[in-house]
Amino acid sequence: MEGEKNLGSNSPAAGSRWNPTKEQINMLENLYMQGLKTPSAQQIQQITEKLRVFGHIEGKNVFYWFQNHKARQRQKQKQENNIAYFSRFVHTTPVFPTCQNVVCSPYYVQPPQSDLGFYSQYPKMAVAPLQPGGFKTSIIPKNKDRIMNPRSRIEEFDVISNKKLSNQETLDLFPLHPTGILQAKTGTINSAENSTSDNHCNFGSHFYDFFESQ
Amino acid sequence: MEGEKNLGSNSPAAGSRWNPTKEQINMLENLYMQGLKTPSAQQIQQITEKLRVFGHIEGKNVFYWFQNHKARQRQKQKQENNIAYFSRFVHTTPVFPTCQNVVCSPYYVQPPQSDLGFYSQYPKMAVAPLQPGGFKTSIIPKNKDRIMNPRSRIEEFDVISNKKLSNQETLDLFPLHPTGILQAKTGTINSAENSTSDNHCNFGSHFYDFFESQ
DNA sequence: GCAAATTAATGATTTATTCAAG
DNA sequence: CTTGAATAAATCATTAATTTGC
Repeated sequence: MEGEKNLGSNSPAAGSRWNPTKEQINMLENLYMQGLKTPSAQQIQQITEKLRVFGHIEGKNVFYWFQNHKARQRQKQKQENNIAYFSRFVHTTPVFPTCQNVVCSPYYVQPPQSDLGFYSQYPKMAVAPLQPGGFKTSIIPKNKDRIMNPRSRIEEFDVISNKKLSNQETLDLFPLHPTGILQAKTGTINSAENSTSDNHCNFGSHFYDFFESQ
Repeated sequence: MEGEKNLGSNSPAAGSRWNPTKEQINMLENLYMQGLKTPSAQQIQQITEKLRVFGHIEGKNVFYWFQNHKARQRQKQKQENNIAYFSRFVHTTPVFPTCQNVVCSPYYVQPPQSDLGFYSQYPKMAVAPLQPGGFKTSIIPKNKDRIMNPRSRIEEFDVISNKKLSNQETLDLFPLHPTGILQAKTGTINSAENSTSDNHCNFGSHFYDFFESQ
């Protein structure tokens, strides 16, 4: 099964850039569609290790993937919103003609029990501004889509002050089942967490931690 | 004698943000002034460990410090450049012998220290609004200080075909002395002055690495 | 069919902006 | 107000698609 398709990404010291396999892309997209937009460092770690069975991959790849994917989904969305907006004048189509690629869950609803720990990132479907005023290039009034997101999570979980983030291990990153099985973590990964200091606190921050293993 | 400062940063689990000591700041600024603008992961590691003797510090602190310092130095510089630019019209040799009827010229050639307050409308020099990328409100034509190559130099030197100059290796970051002497760095960091070729070579991936120790 | 030449996608970096602690 | 921290936007750079002439 795993034999043939590793060509693209498995070149280890190939040098240049990561070339994700279909499976990797698939899983990443699934996670994204399930609401994971900005994974924490721990989450990235877990994802990375899960995806490694499909080929060479590093944490930074996962990190970048989410960054880029989020950004590009956003700009695509913006475009589509503009188009949708103008299309209203052409032929009156419903505001939500087809299921835009917004965020909404794909084909199947995920099993209720898993529900993916993380706060799914608000539905974000703020189409149709209806503002007769002056929009510039984007119809959407403000895409400050990060609004209350970033710091609030810190307070929510408050990782730094007392490493209570341990509860976070409930995030259950992989109820996902794209092709492979990859059952829940079963306490395998959690490599970095048990440590007392847990140092880095994942606090929204990604990367970094690493720098110092203390 | 250092009084209260040290405890500020030494508080390990204090929770919030890093509070650098004077020594730490000092050393960081020295490094910066010596030309180190964007340290690599390894460099950050080294710096961090060196600076730890003065108090609690993590790699991300060093990373952020350089990021912020570079950005804020840049914008300060930008301001100063604007001022310098205007000052050219105020005093010093006129580029245009006779005062054009356009803008300038109050009544007489102004005494050197008269400050002609507001920026009159200097030529404006076409701030190139096309690029969404940079340029905000600066006269300076954009110092893209990293300016690699507009796609053309590549062919010139043909770097791509083979890896990135991985020879980069480790530049011995620390001829620097904790006390602040920092004698010459022996041609590693090489002051970032002139010559575009200089520093941006140190990239070699910042942060990230860590995610996976591979 | 096939490579060279273009173009489109997208991985990887850097820069600008924002938020909030002190 | 200063500045550490974090994220988003812009940009660079490389790989995959694709076109094109043979």
